[in-house]
Amino acid sequence: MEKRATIYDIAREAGVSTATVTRVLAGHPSVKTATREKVQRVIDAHAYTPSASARDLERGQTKTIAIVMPAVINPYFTRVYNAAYREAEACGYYAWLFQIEEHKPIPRELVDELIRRRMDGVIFAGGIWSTQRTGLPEALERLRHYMPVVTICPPAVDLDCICIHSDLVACSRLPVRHLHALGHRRIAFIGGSMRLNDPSKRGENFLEELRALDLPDDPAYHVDAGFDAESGERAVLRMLSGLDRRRWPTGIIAFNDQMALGAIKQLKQMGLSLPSDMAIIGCDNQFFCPYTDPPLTTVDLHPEEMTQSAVRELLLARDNQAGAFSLMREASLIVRESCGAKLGYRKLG
Amino acid sequence: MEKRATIYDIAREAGVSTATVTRVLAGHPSVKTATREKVQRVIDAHAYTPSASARDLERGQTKTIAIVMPAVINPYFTRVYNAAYREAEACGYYAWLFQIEEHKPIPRELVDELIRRRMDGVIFAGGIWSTQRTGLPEALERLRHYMPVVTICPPAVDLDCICIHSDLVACSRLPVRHLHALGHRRIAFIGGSMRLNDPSKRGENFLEELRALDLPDDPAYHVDAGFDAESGERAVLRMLSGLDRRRWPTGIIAFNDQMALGAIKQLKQMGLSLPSDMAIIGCDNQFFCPYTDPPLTTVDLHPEEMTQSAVRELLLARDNQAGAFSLMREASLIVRESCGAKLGYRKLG
DNA sequence: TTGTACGCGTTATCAG
DNA sequence: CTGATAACGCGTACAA
Repeated sequence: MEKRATIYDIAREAGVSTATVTRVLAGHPSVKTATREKVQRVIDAHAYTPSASARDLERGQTKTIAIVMPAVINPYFTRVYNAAYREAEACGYYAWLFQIEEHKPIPRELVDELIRRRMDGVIFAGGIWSTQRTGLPEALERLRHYMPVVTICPPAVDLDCICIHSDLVACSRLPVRHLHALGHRRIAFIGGSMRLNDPSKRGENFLEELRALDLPDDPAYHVDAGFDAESGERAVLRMLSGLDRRRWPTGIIAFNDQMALGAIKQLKQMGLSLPSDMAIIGCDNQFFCPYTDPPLTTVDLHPEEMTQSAVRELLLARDNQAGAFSLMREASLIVRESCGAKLGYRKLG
Repeated sequence: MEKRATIYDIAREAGVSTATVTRVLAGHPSVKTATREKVQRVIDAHAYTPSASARDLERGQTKTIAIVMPAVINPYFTRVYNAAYREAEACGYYAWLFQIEEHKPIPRELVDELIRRRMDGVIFAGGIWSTQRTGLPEALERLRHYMPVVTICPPAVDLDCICIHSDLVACSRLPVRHLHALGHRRIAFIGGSMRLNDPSKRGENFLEELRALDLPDDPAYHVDAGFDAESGERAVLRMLSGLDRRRWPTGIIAFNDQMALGAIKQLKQMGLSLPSDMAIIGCDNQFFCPYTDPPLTTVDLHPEEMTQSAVRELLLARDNQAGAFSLMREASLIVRESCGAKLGYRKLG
């Protein structure tokens, strides 16, 4: 932790002015080769590395974008950050992850920090829309005065910022249709919130889809729950134990793969064999999906691509002063064996 | 993106000097109440937020620590970052995640960036020790001139920095003894590298343990592999298909839980039933362990606690100028059902 | 091709 | 209690 050399030290020792050092650092062509080499030698000798604070202060930008996400174990977030980091790097920026707690208001302190740090942009992603998350519009509005804002989430609320989101209708339609095509008629949905103020509207869309197919939308087939495996376990237990066996659904769609994981465990514990007694579909196409037993059919929302777009649009917005708009990414059904599709099962009743 | 107000603007508009504005901002007591209120009003009116670049430049510190880790999907890293972020925040710092590629040299550019950004410290974690990762000692050495460095990894190489690590001997001993106590005699290990230059020495320690127990350390029971589920699948296939059925191991220890995931799939695909035909133990106690079939017995290395210590020691080292030392965290065996322990199985052969 | 001098936005030190 | 003013380290006009 010795005293770091400054540009003055380098200039003095090389017998030039600081301006020349800057030029050498920037690879500016108009420096005599002899001078350049002399300066470079001194730079190397001290392993001189210019201060970003000073540079940022002078330039008025930090070449850094912030990613704000709930601090959860869900690998989905890891994927988003990875993608953001890579894409930012490819564009000459750095990405910085800031974490918020689930279902809590956006901390005023965090917003202040993003502004203090003079981030060149900020991406909000993940379950930022929970109804308990008060103050989000205000936070984004405040931030927008200082930097472009992009969200990766359902465009439920009018936020006057760029919004990248999945095709959530397809996200419900795909699995429902898949089960329907395989002959399933009693289909259940577990997870997330079925209440109307769930901004992802997964529950609503699910019901919509059932009606479009003339399937029963029995309220007993919809269980509100959390987002983790344990919630999946509990949701299945609650649903099935409250239902006469003859009215059991033959297929379950889970809010995400973690919930499906819990559901599978609970179903097996109840003596069902999968997929013959019960089909199940998750969402997110997590790394463990091929390794559940049976391998889990799921929906891929392509978070990496959405994130990549988010970073690009963010950086573009810096220059273009573009207004608010939204971009939708299609979803894909990844068929494995948890619905029997690959095994040739076909429900008939 | 309007022009941001500076401390000059606030001072001028409030009719005071910048020094007074600073004092108000810092909550300094020696400001007349009337003045304070007047200044505060102007601050609020502009939503004035001081620039971190300027503050950092002046103070000579950033109140930020860096975490450098491989960019992998392994949830282990998420847990480390979460823990680091929280602990840093609790200490009045921010944490910033920088990603490196697996099995590649530490990029010179990254080291430069950490120095440029004047990080107040840096933590290296994860699989940073792979033998292909050249230049690590040099990178750390260079960084050490500018900031304290802590690594969370095996203390294999003399690095002259603080090193937090797991009890890797126990990490091999625990699962081997567990299987041994359950009657297993032919025990295999898959994953990581069995070569001597694997700094985690998991392979070596495994062999050591077998010998201590007078168990056969047949080379066929040791399969080098990667670190993901697919590697686990392949490793099992390779091992068993090369072995006469009578010589098959009765228990497998995997380098981590992801590999165990793959191993379980492969074993089932070969028609074995678990845990009666084969016991299996993972490592890391990931969120999915209770949800494999059967639930996976594993080793918990307590990464959150190690990370917490890492952050604390890092911050302490800033003040104390403390020399290099290392801290070891004990490991714990988490017994579930993948070895039959809870089901009362007991191998006798 | 190179050097001088100022501004970037803060905090800290000293006077007053 | 408050105000000048000097750093902090770097880029960049502008001048030479």
